[in-house]
Amino acid sequence: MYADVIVDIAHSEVDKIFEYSFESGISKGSRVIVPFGNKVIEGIVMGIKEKSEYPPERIKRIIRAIDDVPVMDEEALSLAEYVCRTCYCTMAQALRQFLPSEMRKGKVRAKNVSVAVLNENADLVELNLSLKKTAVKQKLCLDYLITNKRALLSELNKTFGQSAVKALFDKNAFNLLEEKVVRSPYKELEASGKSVELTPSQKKAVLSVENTDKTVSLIFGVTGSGKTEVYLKLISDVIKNGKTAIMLVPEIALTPQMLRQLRARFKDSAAILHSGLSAGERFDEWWRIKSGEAKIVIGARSAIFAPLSNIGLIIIDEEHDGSYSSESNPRYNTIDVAKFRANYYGAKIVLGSATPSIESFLRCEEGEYNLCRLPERINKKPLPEVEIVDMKKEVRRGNNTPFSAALKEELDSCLKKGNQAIIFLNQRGYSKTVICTECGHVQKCDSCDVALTYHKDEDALLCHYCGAKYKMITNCTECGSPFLRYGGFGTERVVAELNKLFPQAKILRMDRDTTQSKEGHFKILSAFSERKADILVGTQMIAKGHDFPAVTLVGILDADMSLHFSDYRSFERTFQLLTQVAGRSGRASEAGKVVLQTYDPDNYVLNQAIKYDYENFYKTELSIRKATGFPPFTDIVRVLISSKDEENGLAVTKAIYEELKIVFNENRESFRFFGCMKAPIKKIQDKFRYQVLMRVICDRKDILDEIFYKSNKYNGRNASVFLEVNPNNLS
DNA sequence: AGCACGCCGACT
DNA sequence: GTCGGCGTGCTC
Repeated sequence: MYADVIVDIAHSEVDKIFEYSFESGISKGSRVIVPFGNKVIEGIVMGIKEKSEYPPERIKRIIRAIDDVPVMDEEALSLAEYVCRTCYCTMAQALRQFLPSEMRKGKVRAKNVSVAVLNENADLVELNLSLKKTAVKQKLCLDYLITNKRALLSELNKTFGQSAVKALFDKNAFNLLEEKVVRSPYKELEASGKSVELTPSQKKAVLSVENTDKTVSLIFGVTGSGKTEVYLKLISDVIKNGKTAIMLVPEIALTPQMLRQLRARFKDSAAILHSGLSAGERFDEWWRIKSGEAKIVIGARSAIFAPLSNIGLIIIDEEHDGSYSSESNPRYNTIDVAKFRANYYGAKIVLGSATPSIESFLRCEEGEYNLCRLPERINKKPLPEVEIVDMKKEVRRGNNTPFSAALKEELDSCLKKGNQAIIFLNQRGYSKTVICTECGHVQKCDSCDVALTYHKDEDALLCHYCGAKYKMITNCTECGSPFLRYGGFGTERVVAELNKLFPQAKILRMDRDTTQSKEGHFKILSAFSERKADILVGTQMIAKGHDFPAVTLVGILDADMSLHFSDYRSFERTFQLLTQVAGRSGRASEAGKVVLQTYDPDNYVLNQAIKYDYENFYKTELSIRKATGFPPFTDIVRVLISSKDEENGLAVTKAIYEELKIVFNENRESFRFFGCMKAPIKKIQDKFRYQVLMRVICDRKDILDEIFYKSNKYNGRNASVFLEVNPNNLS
């Protein structure tokens, strides 16, 4: 028998089927160990056949199957093929999505523990009496076992000492058993969630989703309108019908609170899958899902590839969120993957958002998606009042802190009332840049064309692109001057400033740097919701979905930071972000307040965001997109070329440009833009970056395929070339 | 992606 | 004369 194998090497030159022979014990979808060149590597069996065309003397044998059962089912294999074809990545890259990364190298396994079980057949009384008086530890240990019947060997060793335990074992007092333990994440998380009666509009939404003949429903509901209750009801109905469900949230940090509610209703049927788990936990959860024990999966983006079968429902909460598009290969879009899976199993998809993506809302208008509205907040509280503060005036007044007078006042009264506040700023670190006041030189990364961020905690300059860490300087590296200035504020610096202003207040910071540890998100959020702090300062990650009843003030320090990115989606993102952050305030009894600081107070996006007027914003934005030829009316296609050698990169770029120009000339009517340039960040990790940028009207997959085919030929040793369609950012 | 094989510069 | 640079080809 022969097997078609994809080897686990993510490179386009080995991105093809390799044939191996085997006798038995291998099926389609199995993971296998195979000899490859002079190495031994892992692969996935894509198919089985009786005959091979390949010269028999060159065919090698599969060494062995890795698991007892095939890890990939029929659906997973075809989904991998779909991802590979639509994301222009290699098959190996597509296949990797389906297994926790720790499983690949074979490092994680099922965990066994030794359990000591009291030997009831032995004459224990006799044994007890036979023990010498001095054998105190043995006596204690035996007593313990007699009362408890069983215990973990490791625990016994710890409490009574290895030698005593060993002696008892030799006297046949207990037997040892190997038992599998399930490493369950968030064990200490208590299930909570009162079953509440759905409001009429929630009921209507549930019925609408269940009765529509459309695959995708969009639940458009303001923050605090009770989307979660709708999701839970939909999941429980699907489970009742013997099907399974996936529930996605945009942030790992949001998974525990969701898991808590799912456990309250579905106990161990709920599994969690995200990269924040330990290797063992991820392994065990994955197998719990694979084996059918867990029927509901909650997780961030990657959980869309959970090994469930018979899916009945896929929920994507905060569907507009950028985290649903993968930024590295394979650059898949979660909603597209969800559609594939839903299609395969005849499942329904539910998208939820207070600020739907322009594309999703357009699809509702066009009738492809079923639109359900949840028009009011569950507690009937009005959305918080927003005050726009002009920071230009503050600067003119000589205020060089990150807080306007208005925000300071609000913070003061908020704290005096014993309420909590959230300060939002999308910049981690202490200062965004370090600038020399003599020569104006900005410290840059050696390997990347970006400014370094100063991190005071580590007293180091960090590159946010390649992760390089440099010792903090005392003198300008250009002119030697000791007069350095911190440019811009990051979360660390904001915390420092707040400490000066409100020395009595307890402040928590939440950003990528403070959430590195295991369950780091969870710890900070729990501490804040248990009111162990008065102010929470954070980046993006505090904006999403958390419910803190005692928060009555939200400060947005730099509302326009995301506005001035040269990205067609920056307005959309700003609108979403502001609405989201503002939604954190005043969720319970007391009315909330939002202070929004900006250098551009008349900007229409900000002014629409503070009115929570999504639909007007949508109309304006859509007409701009249409007029200028941007998504969702076109696909932005970027061929990114990077090379260690500047000249070589440029030469490859030119060659690709010339070749694609032919495609452009033959299909001018389908192009809205065609150009070739240096990438906005000219160098990352010592690789020079160039791009050919295009906007092609939608539904011309044939053109995209041709672009990929023509440019991918140049992907080789001294230049890497890859294609992106509608990337999240164009740096 | 790795690794082996293969052709041109600075060393004992 | 060799040791070793990394440019190209191959992996069922």
